[in-house]
Amino acid sequence: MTSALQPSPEHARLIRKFESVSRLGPSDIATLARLPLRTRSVEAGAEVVAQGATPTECCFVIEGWMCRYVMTREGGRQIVSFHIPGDLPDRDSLHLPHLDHSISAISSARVAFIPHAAVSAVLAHHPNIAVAFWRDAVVDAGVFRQWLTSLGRRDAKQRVAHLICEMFTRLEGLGLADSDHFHFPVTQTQLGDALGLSAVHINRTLQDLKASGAMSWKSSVVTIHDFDALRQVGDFDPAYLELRPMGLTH
Amino acid sequence: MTSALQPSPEHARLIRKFESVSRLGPSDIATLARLPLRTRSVEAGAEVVAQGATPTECCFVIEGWMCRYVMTREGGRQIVSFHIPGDLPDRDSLHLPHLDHSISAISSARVAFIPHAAVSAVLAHHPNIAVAFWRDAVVDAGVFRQWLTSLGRRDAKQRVAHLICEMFTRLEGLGLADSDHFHFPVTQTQLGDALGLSAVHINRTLQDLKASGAMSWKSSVVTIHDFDALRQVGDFDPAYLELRPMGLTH
DNA sequence: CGTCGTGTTGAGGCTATTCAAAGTATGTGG
DNA sequence: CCACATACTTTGAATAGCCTCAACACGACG
Repeated sequence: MTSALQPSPEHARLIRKFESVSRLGPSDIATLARLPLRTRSVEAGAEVVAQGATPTECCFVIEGWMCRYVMTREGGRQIVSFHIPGDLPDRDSLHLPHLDHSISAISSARVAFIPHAAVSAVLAHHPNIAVAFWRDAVVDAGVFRQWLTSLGRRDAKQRVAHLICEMFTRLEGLGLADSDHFHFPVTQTQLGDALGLSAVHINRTLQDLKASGAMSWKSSVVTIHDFDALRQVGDFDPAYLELRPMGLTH
Repeated sequence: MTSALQPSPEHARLIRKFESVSRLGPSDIATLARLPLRTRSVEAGAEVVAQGATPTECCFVIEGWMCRYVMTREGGRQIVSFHIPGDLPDRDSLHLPHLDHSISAISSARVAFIPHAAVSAVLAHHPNIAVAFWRDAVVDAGVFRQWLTSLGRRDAKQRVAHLICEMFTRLEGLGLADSDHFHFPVTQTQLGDALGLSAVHINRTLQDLKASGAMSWKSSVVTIHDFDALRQVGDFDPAYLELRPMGLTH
């Protein structure tokens, strides 16, 4: 079948993502390549799924960066995750009646929507894909734990360094980073909302990190000069990202 | 079959937990009642599963409280979750080669271990249980998001109030809380490790909360005098705990 | 009866915050 | 191509929230 041999670029992104967390067989890949995708372009800052909504589709990132966030009663905003191409920011909506958070585009982005029914059908009949789905969710949980650790027990410099290391490593795992730099379309205000800090303090902390020589950041491009130093500063251990796919069950 | 009609108290706890997140049919319940459990008592503070371990069983809480935590390089400890009877603190170990966190008993506790193979077999053949398993994981993720929001964007008083509300609501959902009070065997130091605060500051914050009249805390028992006030202070909305079980698929 | 874990209180200091303002890109319309 | 608007970054000063250190109180327990 032609579609199995030549998946669309969108499907290829999805397949690549699943292959980064779990091993898939040819029939799994062919199945993923046939998933119905409705693609859409969204501009920077646009809300794609609102808190409280009850989606009937899963959203998946093709291009650009997205984030999930929770608003507090007082208007504070906490970004709880960043999402890069291949990610399924609302994978949980499949098992949750209404979302407890919103999903927005950070940069201008292209996203695809897959009907819940299609996802459920694939999961029910393809155990390897179901395992990949599980592993993706479990890695996400590990990311949450690390973010919690950062917000609870790491200071500003460590938090920023840890996040830079995490995003660089995740992008690398999907083939989306160059050897020493990557596109980071996040404003300092958004960075503050993710790391539980004010934009002002993010700014000073970044200058501090730049002065140390481990990294630089100019017009949305982060360049890593000394990853090991950054790793050290941020207390970063990539183990939780589980970049080695586990074996097939079938 | 007798075991299906009269599940052991341990199995009853597990069944009750799954029923609190998802609807189960009689055959699902009978299946859960037959799961092989190896029970064990652990004393307060004991580590049950160590960071980096590769468990071959899932651990489940029968009695007492447990927690998961991550240590930073500098020796800081971040508690990332509390677990009460019915919870499966290392449910993720089923899909994760090695744990990125440790699991300890907070109070003296009784836990049971279920071999991964037994869990996998049940999930593969009982779609309703698989859905319950998913929903449990998804609710956990919601709890993580709320904790992140607390650590990132709520002050000390709000964090404590939010946690008290959350634990009270979770215990109630499992029938483990009385109308206005519950057993809370967590020290102020542990509370600090969970909320990203020092024990000293937790102490002052608690006094502040007690003075407001919304709650009191004496010898491991928290009494809620005005839940609504506490909910207000902590910006707590129970929606993320998803206490209404969703329907059957079969 | 002393010890250990936990809770309580005080003083001083540091981190990160808020508010305010100015500087710098980037994009837009004339 | 310039003038302007908008968004983002940078800087300074004053302050609040939380931390650390240190000491003491209290109850449980051997």
